[in-house]
Amino acid sequence: MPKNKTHRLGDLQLRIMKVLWERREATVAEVLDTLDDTDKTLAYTTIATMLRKMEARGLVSHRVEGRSFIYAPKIAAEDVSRSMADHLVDQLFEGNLLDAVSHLLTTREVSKDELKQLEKLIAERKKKL
Amino acid sequence: MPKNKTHRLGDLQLRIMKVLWERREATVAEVLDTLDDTDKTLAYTTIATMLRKMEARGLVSHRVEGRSFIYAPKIAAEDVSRSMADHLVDQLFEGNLLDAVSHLLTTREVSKDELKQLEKLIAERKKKL
DNA sequence: ACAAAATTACTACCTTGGTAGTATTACCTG
DNA sequence: CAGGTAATACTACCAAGGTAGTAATTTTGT
Repeated sequence: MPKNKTHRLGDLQLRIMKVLWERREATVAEVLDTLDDTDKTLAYTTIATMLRKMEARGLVSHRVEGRSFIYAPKIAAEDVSRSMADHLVDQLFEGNLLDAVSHLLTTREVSKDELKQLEKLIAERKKKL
Repeated sequence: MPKNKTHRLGDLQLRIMKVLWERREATVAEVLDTLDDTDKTLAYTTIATMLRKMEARGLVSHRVEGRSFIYAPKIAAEDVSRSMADHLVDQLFEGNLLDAVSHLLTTREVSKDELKQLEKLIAERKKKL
């Protein structure tokens, strides 16, 4: 049974997932610590509630250790990235990859070095056809 | 006063905006017709309500003609695309354009012809530096 | 002239994401 | 053992997106 669900996460949910993907698993306190490092302070219970909601959604699972829940991701970072990126490309550019990349290239700052790397990327991709 | 608001539209909102961008302006009925062409049927009042909400948010404006409201976009397609694409790249790839494009290239089907066009795109971009 | 169609206004509801307070419980520390 | 601390559970709210019904009004077709 392949789970081809399309994953659409909110901002906070994604930030939490990133912590879990990076650490492979984490308690509420650990997630909170990691997020507070980079962002404005959230309440402990905010993370706890969010994680519970996410578990109900099937995004994460938990095991119990002592009195603590240790959460782990149930979906792969790749799947989420693909879902979300695909959705955006479909939405904004009718699924046209060229349009999407072109848009990124023209609206964002791109260094000469980045362009070079892009060329390399494309060359490699070409070989694999 | 440049309004640098970040635009994050829902799916339906974006579909409505696309109609308005294309036709430059439209009535509720026209939007509904256009959407029903491609998608599952929505109620007339759904579009009307959505447009009213969108006007409250400053996404569209309307003028009155006879008994009808004629809606027009108040924000440019470009601005919305940029906002949403930027947000996704920032969210998913920490703002790294290369990662984003790389991801698109590896997770999606890309034809040889598309790759060729991409190369052209990059070459042009290079010239402009 | 009168019924049918169209149009906006208002209201309502559901879902999801986000945020957090309060309650309860369990645990540790002096 | 008492009191603070940490953890989860429960509850509550708010906002936004989405969906649509009903009411009031106007227009129009026959």
